[in-house]
Amino acid sequence: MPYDPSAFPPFAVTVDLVVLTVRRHALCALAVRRGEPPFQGRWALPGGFVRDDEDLSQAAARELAEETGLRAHDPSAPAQDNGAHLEQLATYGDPERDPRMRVVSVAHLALAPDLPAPRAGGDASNARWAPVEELLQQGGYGREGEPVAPLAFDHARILADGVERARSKIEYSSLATAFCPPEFTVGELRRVYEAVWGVALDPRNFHRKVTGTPGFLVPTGGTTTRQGGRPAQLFRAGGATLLNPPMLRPEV
Amino acid sequence: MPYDPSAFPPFAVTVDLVVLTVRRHALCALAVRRGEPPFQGRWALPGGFVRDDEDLSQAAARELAEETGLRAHDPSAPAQDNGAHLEQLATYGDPERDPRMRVVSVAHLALAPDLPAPRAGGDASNARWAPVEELLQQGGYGREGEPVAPLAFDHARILADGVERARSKIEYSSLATAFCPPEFTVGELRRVYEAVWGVALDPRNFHRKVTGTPGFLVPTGGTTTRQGGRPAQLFRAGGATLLNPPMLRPEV
DNA sequence: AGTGTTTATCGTCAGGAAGACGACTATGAT
DNA sequence: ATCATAGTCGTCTTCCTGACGATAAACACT
Repeated sequence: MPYDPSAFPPFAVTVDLVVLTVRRHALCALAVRRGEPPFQGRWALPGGFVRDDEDLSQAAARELAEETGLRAHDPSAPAQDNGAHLEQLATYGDPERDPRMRVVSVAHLALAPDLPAPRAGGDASNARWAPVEELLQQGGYGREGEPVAPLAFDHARILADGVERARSKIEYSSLATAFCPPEFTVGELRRVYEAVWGVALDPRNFHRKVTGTPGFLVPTGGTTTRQGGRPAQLFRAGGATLLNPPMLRPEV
Repeated sequence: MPYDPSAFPPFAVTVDLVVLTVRRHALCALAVRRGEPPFQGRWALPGGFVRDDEDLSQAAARELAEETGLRAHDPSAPAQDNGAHLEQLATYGDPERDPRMRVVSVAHLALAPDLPAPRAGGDASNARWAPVEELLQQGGYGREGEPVAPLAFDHARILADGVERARSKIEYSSLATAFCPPEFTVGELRRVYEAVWGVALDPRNFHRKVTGTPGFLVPTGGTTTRQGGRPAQLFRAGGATLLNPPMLRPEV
């Protein structure tokens, strides 16, 4: 194939973000309301065009900062600095996915601790944290009984892929700590697993597992009683990124 | 961001293929020689532009067929039809990755049984199966002592990512059977794991593991003595795609 | 002060899976 | 006949998990 600029079709390239967090025991994703057609007024994943001089991960980090104020956590950075975990998820390029033109979207997955209200260009009503369950039930009804339109474009598919990635990745990595503040208790970490997987875990076995895995958790010395009950030890995420043997997700 | 065709920069979108197979106890990848600048004469991964009306996976399947004659294995197809396994790997979009223009490449990973010689536009000298170890040792020397130039573009990085994906994925899935012919023995499957991981596995424990995992292997009734020694039972890949518990990769 | 509730943490026990390795079987090669 | 090669079946120990009892330390009541 000789080099000929007219020999290939031009594409628009965007990044879309699946930003997940755990709020009130539920796995939630960031959704923004579309201000213009197509899908005007519908909820969608945050995202935008990749600029001319940007790498894909830079574009994703920029969009994440614009939508949430979060700094992306550079994978090569030393320790937890309250930045969000950010990784590439997958790329979606169906010719019909955007009715306006040919758009290829490189989806990224971000995991963040529970945050205050989101902001989308300063307008709070155009951005929200919604339980992924609610966003994924296409054409169903929300908690107040109001009808819920499915996400714009192929964003339901992207969100589902991102959720599945997060669910499987916390099995064999220490990624669940990305949902936690810099210091957290074993119980808080367990509630992250329970929210992401949607199951109940035995507190005693969970405690044995995470405290017994070298490099997973580092005690900070402090204790807290945030959750009521006996004070719990505080931990930071340890350096280990891979969990071996993995945390087992209970059968359905 | 209002819709304005001049508001976003145009990109070229390509697919690149990491095609892996196991030959003579070594994990090998398909490499093609570049016929024109940049990197003229250097080895590269096969790939090409995505067409205007094609999905990304269609483009990858088309390139795979053009380079190897393999049909891609439709994930929804019933059983092993000697087609190759094909899945999306990751997307690479560094602004500097192609000196000619802004190119975003959606890399795919293909796993195939051992094949006859490759063909690249009918010219055998411009395509070959090379051990991944050899392709990845940047600026080293090949088996005959000749100097080896690193792969073109960022293809060494892409190949490394593909190899790592394959290595980790055969742990918890039945994907290793994609390297095998339709009927194979337990020993042949073990040699696949050994080649991909670069380790020796205990034949007895391996046999117990794979034959004891329900749905992984289905005996066909036949036996063979391809490898010398006592005749071995022949198996097909069973319907199970997930291995639970996984096959454990030995420590380094 | 006592009682109940909540959460954290330690311990025990049985079952399952994996690593190490012995033993036996069925071929072809010498 | 003997050896080398590969496949297959067992055994034993060790590690990990799931199930669950028990204790500890806080708070909210009465």
